[in-house]
Amino acid sequence: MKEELKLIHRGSDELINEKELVEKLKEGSPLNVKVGFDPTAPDLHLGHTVLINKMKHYEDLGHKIIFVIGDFTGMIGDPSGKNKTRPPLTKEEVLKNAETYKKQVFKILDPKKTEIRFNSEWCSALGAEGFIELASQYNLARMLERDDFNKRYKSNQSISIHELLYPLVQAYDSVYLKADVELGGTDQKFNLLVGREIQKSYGIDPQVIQTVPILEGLDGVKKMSKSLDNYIGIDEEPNDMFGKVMSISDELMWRWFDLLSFKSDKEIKQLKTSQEKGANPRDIKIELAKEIIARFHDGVAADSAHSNFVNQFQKKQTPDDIEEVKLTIASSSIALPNLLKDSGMLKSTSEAMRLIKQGAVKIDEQKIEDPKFQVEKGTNQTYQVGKRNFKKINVT
RNA sequence: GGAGGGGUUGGGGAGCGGUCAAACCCAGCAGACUGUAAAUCUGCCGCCUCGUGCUUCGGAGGUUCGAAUCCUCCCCCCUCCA
Repeated sequence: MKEELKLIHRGSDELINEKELVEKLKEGSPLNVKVGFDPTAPDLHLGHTVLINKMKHYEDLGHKIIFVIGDFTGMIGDPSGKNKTRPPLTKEEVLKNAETYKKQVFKILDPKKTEIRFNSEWCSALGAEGFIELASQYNLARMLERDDFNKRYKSNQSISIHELLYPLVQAYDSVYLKADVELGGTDQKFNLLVGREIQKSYGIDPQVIQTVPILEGLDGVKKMSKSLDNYIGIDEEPNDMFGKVMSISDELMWRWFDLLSFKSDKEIKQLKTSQEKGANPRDIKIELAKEIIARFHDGVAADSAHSNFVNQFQKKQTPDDIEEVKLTIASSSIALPNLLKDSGMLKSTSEAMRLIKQGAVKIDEQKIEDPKFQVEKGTNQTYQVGKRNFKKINVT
């Protein structure tokens, strides 16, 4: 039990409350651990995996994970998405997104131990009457305690009625599924708490809720998100993942160790000590990068991403796996800026001009600084823009 | 329904008749440096046929030698009153 709780606590923000959890665990049977996901954003990144890792902890302890895809709640729209009216997803889109979820999530979780459910299954059956009954279980005053609603209310910003329904429907999922535990990000705390309340009023043993911290993105300050473009997607190429992990600050690295690594606390502590004793943080960061890549790809990919990184950035060699492109031109030669644009390396000739003037462009390792440089038909050379943009272009 | 405020280049946000491709900050990109794609410094940061070139400031017209800046209509957002 002690070990069990230790694992549950790891990388956790709040657990409400531990006493109830212990009671539930004492009963001995596997707990229903529910986690809800929005069907609109199936591209998972490392930030999401903090939660998924927590799910895995429960799974490893023998509990049942219920992965709820909020296709019904998705239609209502998440209150956090301010004034964007989200187009309702079609059945096909939801199913497609669900497939993507499965593919990504099962890189961490065990498909045999995870149940995937769509909340339209029981929410659609609720009907208008059921809905009103559900709504009668909660009150506006409590709803307005929620921080974001509260702020909007006080500053006279609009709060649509349907936004108030969102936490209720999510709570109803817990009622229907008889969830013992619900997991979510800290931003979900309120919704999770409503789940407890509503379960009580339906005469069900209230769920324990556990929140996990929001992971900071590559910048180390803001939360990791796709819209801020400070994320590492779990489907990304090993080389990209490696580079991105290496680009984070030394400070953020430790945060990521805590939230993303499967290493034991003891191992992480040892790494910290080694840094204090003078080890190069870069090498510790390499450990982290390799672990992450191994999880979403495999160990071989992790090693090759590592050696590519060393060759490309530390030794400044050109990588071996450069993309080859064929470019057909009308006349006997083409101006370099146009070639860079037409081959897709850069998005405009203006940008190409600038970069050439700045000395960022090389052809076969040779720096070109003349913006009017012409490339002859029939050549097949390696082009480099900046440090990481390489292409082999065959001009015909 | 009524009264105001506002929509500017990725984001924030100046400009309010010419000197505006449009201050400044952030993000981004490049170069230098380094322990890394950290930090720091420097430069860039609409498009092209690279020129006293072209197209931009919610949309459409208009005034003017000249408009992001003034006028008219329209669209959208916000606040207050009902």
